[in-house]
Amino acid sequence: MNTAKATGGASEGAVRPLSGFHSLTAPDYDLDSTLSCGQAFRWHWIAESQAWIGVVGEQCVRLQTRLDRIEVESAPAAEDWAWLRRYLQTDLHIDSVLRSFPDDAPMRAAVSACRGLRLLRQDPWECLASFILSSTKQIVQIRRIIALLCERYGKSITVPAGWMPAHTFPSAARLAEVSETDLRQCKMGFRAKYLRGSALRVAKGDCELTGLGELPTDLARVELMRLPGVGRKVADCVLLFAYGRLEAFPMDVWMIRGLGQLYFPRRQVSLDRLRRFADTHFGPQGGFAQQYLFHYLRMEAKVPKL
DNA sequence: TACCAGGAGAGCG
DNA sequence: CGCTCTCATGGT
Repeated sequence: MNTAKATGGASEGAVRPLSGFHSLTAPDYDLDSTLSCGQAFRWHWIAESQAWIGVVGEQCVRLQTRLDRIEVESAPAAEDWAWLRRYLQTDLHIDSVLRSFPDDAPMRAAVSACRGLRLLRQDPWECLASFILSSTKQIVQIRRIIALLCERYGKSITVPAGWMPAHTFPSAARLAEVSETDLRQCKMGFRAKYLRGSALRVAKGDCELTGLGELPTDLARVELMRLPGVGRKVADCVLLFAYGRLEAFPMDVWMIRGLGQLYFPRRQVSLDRLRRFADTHFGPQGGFAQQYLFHYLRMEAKVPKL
């Protein structure tokens, strides 16, 4: 199971980095859509090896799709792999989710564009910080900001030879001790004040991210929105991508335009009305439908793949 | 050049 | 409450 092997070149007396291999059962799983759809910002597509490389917690992970499985190499080697199955949500059967979607033309088009897309289960702090940094930024820029942040303030991960240098996502406590000026050097602009403010409060225990998992969605949303830089949309992203609250339906510019275009082609609909439409129309797993629509809209717009 | 980007918050009437 | 403006920075 945890077949660890030494990788890396025959270099001078340095300790050889160990990586572990594993294989996950993942039927009807669209890894490409899942990792490129804009819910997580740290995955890189390596064309030469046809693989995705990213960081999950303290592990640097390389993923490849083979038939109905996902082949994994992880550094350092892992004892068990429950953390990765949880992150990728490979045990979730997508059929019942897809069946819960409304049977209309836009939804059918979205599902056929990325059938097998999963919602990840991300670390709450990383997800929260990432979406604080996302406001009025294009996804390519968000990725760049987060890469700089991790490079400068995350912990270095020892990886096999030939892999890109990898870093963990910096903790709230770590970022709380970074000045706003230094944060701005990561190209995040006015978001630096928000990120620092939220890091301070999370590090102080003023907002218990772990405890939010115990609260009903409405109360958890209220708590998240008490943090600086966290409004309704960012809170919903965190609820959906980190806490698995499938009823959360993030309303961003893509969805406002897309829902208007797809469902109300010839009249102007207010944001509040659009939100109520989404709540009733897409059902208790509306967040899943939202991500399918979001990815579908971005693909239609020919947004460059990562 | 002008406009926009997975928004939020403050300042208005 | 609902509207408008600003906030950095980079891409098209």
